[in-house]
Amino acid sequence: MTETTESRTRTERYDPASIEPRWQARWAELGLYETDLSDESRPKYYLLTMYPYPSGDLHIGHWYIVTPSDALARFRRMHGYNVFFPIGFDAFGLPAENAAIRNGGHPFTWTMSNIETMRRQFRTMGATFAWNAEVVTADPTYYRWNQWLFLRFLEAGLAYRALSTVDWCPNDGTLAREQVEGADRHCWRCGALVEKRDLEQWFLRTTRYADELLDFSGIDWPEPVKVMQSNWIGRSDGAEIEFEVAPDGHQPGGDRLRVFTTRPDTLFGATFMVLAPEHPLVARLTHPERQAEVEAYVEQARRRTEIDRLSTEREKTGIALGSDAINPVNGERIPIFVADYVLAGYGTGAIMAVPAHDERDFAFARKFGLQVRRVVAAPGLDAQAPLDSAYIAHASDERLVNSGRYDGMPADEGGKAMVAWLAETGRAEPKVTYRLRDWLISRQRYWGTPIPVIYCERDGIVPVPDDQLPVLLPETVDYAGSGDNPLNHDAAFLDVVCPRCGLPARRETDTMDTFVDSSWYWYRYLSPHKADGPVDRAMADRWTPVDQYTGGAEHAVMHLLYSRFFIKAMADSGLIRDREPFKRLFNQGQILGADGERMSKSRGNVQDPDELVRRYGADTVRLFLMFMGPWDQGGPWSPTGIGGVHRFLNRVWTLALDPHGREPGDPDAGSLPAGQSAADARSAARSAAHRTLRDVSADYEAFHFNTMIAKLMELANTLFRYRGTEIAGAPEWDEAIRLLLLMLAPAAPHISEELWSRHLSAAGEPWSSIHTQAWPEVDPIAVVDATREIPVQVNGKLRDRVTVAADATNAEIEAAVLARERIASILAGRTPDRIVVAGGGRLVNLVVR
RNA sequence: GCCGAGGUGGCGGAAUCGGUAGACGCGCUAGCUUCAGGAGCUAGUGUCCGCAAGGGCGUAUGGGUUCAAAUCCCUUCCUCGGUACCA
Repeated sequence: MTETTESRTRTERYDPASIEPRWQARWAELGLYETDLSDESRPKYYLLTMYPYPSGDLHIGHWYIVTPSDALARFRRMHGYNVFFPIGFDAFGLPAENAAIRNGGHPFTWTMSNIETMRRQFRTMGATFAWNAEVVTADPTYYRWNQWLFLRFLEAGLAYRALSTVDWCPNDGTLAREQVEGADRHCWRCGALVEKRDLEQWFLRTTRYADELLDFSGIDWPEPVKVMQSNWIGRSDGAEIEFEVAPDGHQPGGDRLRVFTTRPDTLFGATFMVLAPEHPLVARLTHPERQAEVEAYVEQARRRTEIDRLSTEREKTGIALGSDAINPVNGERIPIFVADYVLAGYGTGAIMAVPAHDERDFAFARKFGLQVRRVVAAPGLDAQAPLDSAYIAHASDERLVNSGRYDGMPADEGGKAMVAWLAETGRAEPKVTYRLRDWLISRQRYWGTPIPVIYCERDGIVPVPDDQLPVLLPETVDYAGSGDNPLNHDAAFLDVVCPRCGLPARRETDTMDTFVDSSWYWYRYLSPHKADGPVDRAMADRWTPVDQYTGGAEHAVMHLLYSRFFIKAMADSGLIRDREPFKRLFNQGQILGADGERMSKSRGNVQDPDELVRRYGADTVRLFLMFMGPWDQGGPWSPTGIGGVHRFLNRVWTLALDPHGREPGDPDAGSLPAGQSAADARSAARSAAHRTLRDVSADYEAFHFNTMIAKLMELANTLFRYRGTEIAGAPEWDEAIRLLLLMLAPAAPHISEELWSRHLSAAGEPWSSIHTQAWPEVDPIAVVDATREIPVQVNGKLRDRVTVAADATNAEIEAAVLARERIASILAGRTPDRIVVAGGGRLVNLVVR
């Protein structure tokens, strides 16, 4: 027997290159992963991974995203679920267009060739995607339904047109943020300085759902994402208050300035006002001698980014307009400023400034020497004492001071009273505002879904009738070396007749934000070829919401919030049942280049997975990506250590195929550990396997793939020590090997399938794929310990360990500890002041003086 | 700036209902073995003192709570993601 196994090891090395393609072909042949969506005999499990953008930078990051998801799909199948694990491609977007502008060619060609490469890579990694459900968003059979949904939203009053500012290059038109470069903000392509321009654009009314979007009940999402979305929506409860402009020598006064404040209680402390540079009354309230200065300031502010403007670190800037307003509660004249730290898009675009109680207002008042008046103070505080910083704290026992007849009132109550009083004369009202803005979906670009609208001189905005959808992108596109939207120059696309009156009209040339595509794509997976509607309602009702969604944390606010909005809007249009898209969410980390930057061709830090697969095989690469760290962490790419994972698979190979072999080099090879009987060894092997099964099952459930693999390695190491001994090949050994293969199957599907099939044939059993086996059950008897070892501390420092019966009581543990010689010598005659037996006997701490 | 996450050996990381810090792997050191390969096996490996037994120190920083802190609280520093036209 020894001879035959030795000759087998000689000829049979673990050769992934011969195993992997064979099994991939076999699985495809068996249709193992083409989900039968109508099968109701098993519980459904919709596992969704964020569909990739087919960038030109195909790299190991795509494997990192997909590998654990695929393992999870396989794991769930082994638990008896009918798993639907589809894939598609987010095929519209800027990079394809940038490539076309730079290098010529068509964005379609570029995108489709990238998709081809990605399909091939996903196949070589053994990913079990339901390819028959694939969706490519740039295909008219998909984007047609974007257009159709847009029209439904238009009917529902959820889509509207309004002015919005874009970054504008005189040569290349609208620029994305990433196309604006440098501190001087110049165009990526031509270098011209970027301007702001206001354009009529399309919005979706996300704010209609602001409150519902704040409600996360019924979905199991990571806390940080919920917090980020809540902050992004930014609900503020406060009041809108009207200030009147005071008359002076240059204007008659009487204009009304509305401000929003969350702190109406501080009204008496409002010692100046600030308007956003874009505020419509700025020009009118500016005194003639200040006009030039103010205009220059407004122009300069418009060039700044919002991030820059909101920085509390940057020194405050601003200019007094020369006009005053009247504080409605005390009749004081207060100066009006324009400053860029006030944004036109939030609240009313104007604020009452209360420097005593707002950090930004305080900084501004400091710089411009404005009055700071404290109006809220804790009892007993000197209300007149000067402040050296804004006083923000808002404790419940604070009282109003310097606030006329409201003095002494609790701050909250006083604020409400002031609003109620002003409301009597229509000068205030309670108000809720949100930081969330409506979703600007217009893009002045070619490579996206055309917005299905026609402009007619007579009929105005006319929706394209449903039966004329899709509005197709023209097949030929001429960028003419410019970044400007080529649709603007395409007469065949532009010139249409009005569907209402038949007169010549012009087609909308804006296309949709690609986040529209990604806001409902998983519904389309359920019926990708359906020709008479976007969603198969019966399928959707059966399969949604998605049970588990996985994707990068960089999508925490935008994609994941837009999707929630979209599904609510679709539900309200009667198209679907659910109001939430994803029941559970997991955010995986991102693989960066070795330099710690995002992987991209231009940075030259892209790791090609093909090269690693050629060298080690797909299973090793899959395992390594799962092993390198927690999945939610990501981090810089380094192949250091991939050899260790490969070695592990080699050991599994050897264990399964050559249990009786002995390694030269080990002095103890072939003999059981000292003092261990064969019976002990058999039960130790079995116990190790079942403990591993218990822990590995929990790790899969918790997405702890790195520790899951570490535990499989430990089990393999344990079994390896028994290789060549008398227990190798015993029933317990065989059971352990089978468990090891089953546990490994979701993560390393090819090698486990290969070894499984050999194990079955060696045992004379008929073949059936390891991936259709049931996940094994832990034998509770096998994992029980007779004794346990307890660490003993003296004054918190580890000094000894004591072994007690597994069911020892605290008193028995104490007695065992005090009986230890080592402990006695450390105590040196002292009696412990206290003996802590912690955590149900997990640890003992003796406290001495 | 703001919102969110994170910082542990030479390296990736493990341990977070407060209870043995460093599992597993890489690298390194020594030995063995050999089908001499980009092999395999065994043992050791946080750091300092020590022949050893053993002890001191140690989880970005400084403080606090506790019998006990990588874990909880406060301070500071650094890194990453998002910041509404990258996806």
